[in-house]
Amino acid sequence: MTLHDLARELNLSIATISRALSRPEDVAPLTRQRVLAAVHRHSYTPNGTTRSLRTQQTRTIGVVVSDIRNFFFAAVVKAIEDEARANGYTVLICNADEDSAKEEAALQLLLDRKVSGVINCSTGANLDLLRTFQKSGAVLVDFDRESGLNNIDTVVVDNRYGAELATQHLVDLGHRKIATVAGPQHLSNARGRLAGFEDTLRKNDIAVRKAYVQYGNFLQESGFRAAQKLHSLHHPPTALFVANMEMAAGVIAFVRDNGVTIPEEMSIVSFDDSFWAQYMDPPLTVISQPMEKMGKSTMELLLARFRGGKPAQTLVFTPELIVRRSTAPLQ
Amino acid sequence: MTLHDLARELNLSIATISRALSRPEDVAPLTRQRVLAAVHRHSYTPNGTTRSLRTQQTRTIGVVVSDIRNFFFAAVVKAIEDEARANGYTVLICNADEDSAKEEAALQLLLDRKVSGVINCSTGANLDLLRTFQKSGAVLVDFDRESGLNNIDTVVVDNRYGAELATQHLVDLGHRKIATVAGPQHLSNARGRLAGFEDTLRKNDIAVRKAYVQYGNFLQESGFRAAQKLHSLHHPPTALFVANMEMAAGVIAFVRDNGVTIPEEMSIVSFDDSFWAQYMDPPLTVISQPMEKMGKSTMELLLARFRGGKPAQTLVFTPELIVRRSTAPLQ
DNA sequence: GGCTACAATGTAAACCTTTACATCCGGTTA
DNA sequence: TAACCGGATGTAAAGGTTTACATTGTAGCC
Repeated sequence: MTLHDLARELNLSIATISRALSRPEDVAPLTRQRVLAAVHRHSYTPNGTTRSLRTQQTRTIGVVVSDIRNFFFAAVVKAIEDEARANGYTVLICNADEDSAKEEAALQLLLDRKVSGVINCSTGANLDLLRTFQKSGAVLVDFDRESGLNNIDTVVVDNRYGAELATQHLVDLGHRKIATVAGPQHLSNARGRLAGFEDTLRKNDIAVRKAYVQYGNFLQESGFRAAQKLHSLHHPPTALFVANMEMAAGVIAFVRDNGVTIPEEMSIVSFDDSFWAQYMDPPLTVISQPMEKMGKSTMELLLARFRGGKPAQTLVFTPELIVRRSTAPLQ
Repeated sequence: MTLHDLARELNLSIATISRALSRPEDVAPLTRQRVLAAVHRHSYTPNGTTRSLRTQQTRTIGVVVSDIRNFFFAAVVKAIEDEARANGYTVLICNADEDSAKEEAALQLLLDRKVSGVINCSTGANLDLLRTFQKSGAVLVDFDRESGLNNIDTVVVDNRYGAELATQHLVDLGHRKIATVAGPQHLSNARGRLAGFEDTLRKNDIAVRKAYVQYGNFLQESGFRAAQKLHSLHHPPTALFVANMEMAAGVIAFVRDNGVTIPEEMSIVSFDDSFWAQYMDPPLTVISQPMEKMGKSTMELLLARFRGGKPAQTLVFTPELIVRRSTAPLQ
């Protein structure tokens, strides 16, 4: 069922049908009624694909995240989608699995689809492709991590400050032997978190021991391995700042298997607050990001850009320390 | 940059350019080279929107879930997306929030977009709209719950069996005072889980007490309230089967606040296995669904249907009991 | 009554691709 | 040499909308 079919049936031109649907005021009330009735009768829906072709805008935005199963991304994407839908936009979600090849494929797909905008949690690679995007007229937003492009809209949390909050909390509890499981250093957020950690130690006149800085890939298993290494140290740390929740889960898995008690023998604070953190054993002290607000703001930023004007801006959100039971004073 | 622009630049017709890209064999090698060079030079990408219009297929499939933040859906969607992408399809994800109005809006959007297929976690409403979909030629799959349409592809877990597994496990541990927090009964999966629970009790000659059947809405807070009610009973249950993880979280929140110990005073088994269940306090005994396999199979089913033939089929997956530490013998 | 003005509707082009069919041309075959 | 063939390319239509512009008809005005 197309405009054509309706036009023939009602003995009107396709233009009138189209107008009856999109500009009610431009059409005689009676005509409008007839059109609406027919539309309903045949449950006609305009072909969005064709409309996009004609109007030269898809009203679609692409979101590239590393893994939607990660609660942080799920929550953000949910917020983005809600805001997008409320404004007549559709979102296309792609998982890049922290893999630059998959990210490239995802971006290529979004390019094909001629999306109006892209929210990208960049791996830091694919700069050329991102530039192509910008040239194509799509609005690009760096989310959570910086791609390295300059003069680009960016929405991030203050990673450094979050890490400071976490580390200072451990220091305040009397810990000196404080380690970290850092994220992959090619990601800007991981770098920020590590920098905040090291800064805070130095500010408190605590030396940053190399062995106390373990690197993971933001995935659970790497947290497990990092905990293993730290545990085998001659002087194992008494406190630990983990750069994200998944790795924190890995740490906890190891620690539990090896009879280390939290927080008595080891305090743990993690970046990211999953819905589940409060139900964990023990409930996890975390650095929480305002996920809903970040998602919503990102979409608002995008919408503002579609309306035009305004130079690129950077939104930095402030994370928050939520103290639960995985951290305690040094015994 | 369009085919036209390239054609003019290379002094070829748009047909040749198009062919050079999509049917390399139909074009002289040299010509092909020239085209590819130009394409690369301008980083031209064919307009997928237009292609869809012309070929009359969007190669897009829509997925309507209740909430992507729910780990079960996130995991399933991830699997679907991976499989879809591997086959040149794109997925559009919509959150319906277990709300039939939002579901309707989502379906309408997918209808507009002329998606090739829809994977729907139905609220049970919007039957008419779903029928419209079928008429439109899109392939429809019921996922996780049955919409009520007949002769439709369906992918579900054996809810009844899962509930039996859970309940029998509790019976085997010596419990007699066994309650359940059931899901909303307009959803087929919730009905199956309740039926399995009641059947198993009867099979074991345990009467099903009305007060021991509490109803929730699959969200955390309703689990909290249900636990509250059960706790206030003259004879509180010693064991509890919760119909999904989110409600289980609510139960645990209540139980912990009120000093009930798990599993000593109350054993808990929940449907769904989130990544976090093993890290919970205590690690949760669950009925686990093969999420990846379900997602992948659903997409495969869809792809098979696109290739044509085959009548609608129903895939029933078998869930599994994973015993952790939230269940223990009756003291 | 004849004119303007405006409301309602119609006409047709454009958006960009794919593809059936037509054309052209050099080479092979009888 | 005529006829044919096949490879390479071109022509043009189609897909379903939106929208600028054209047309029609009618009410209002002097």
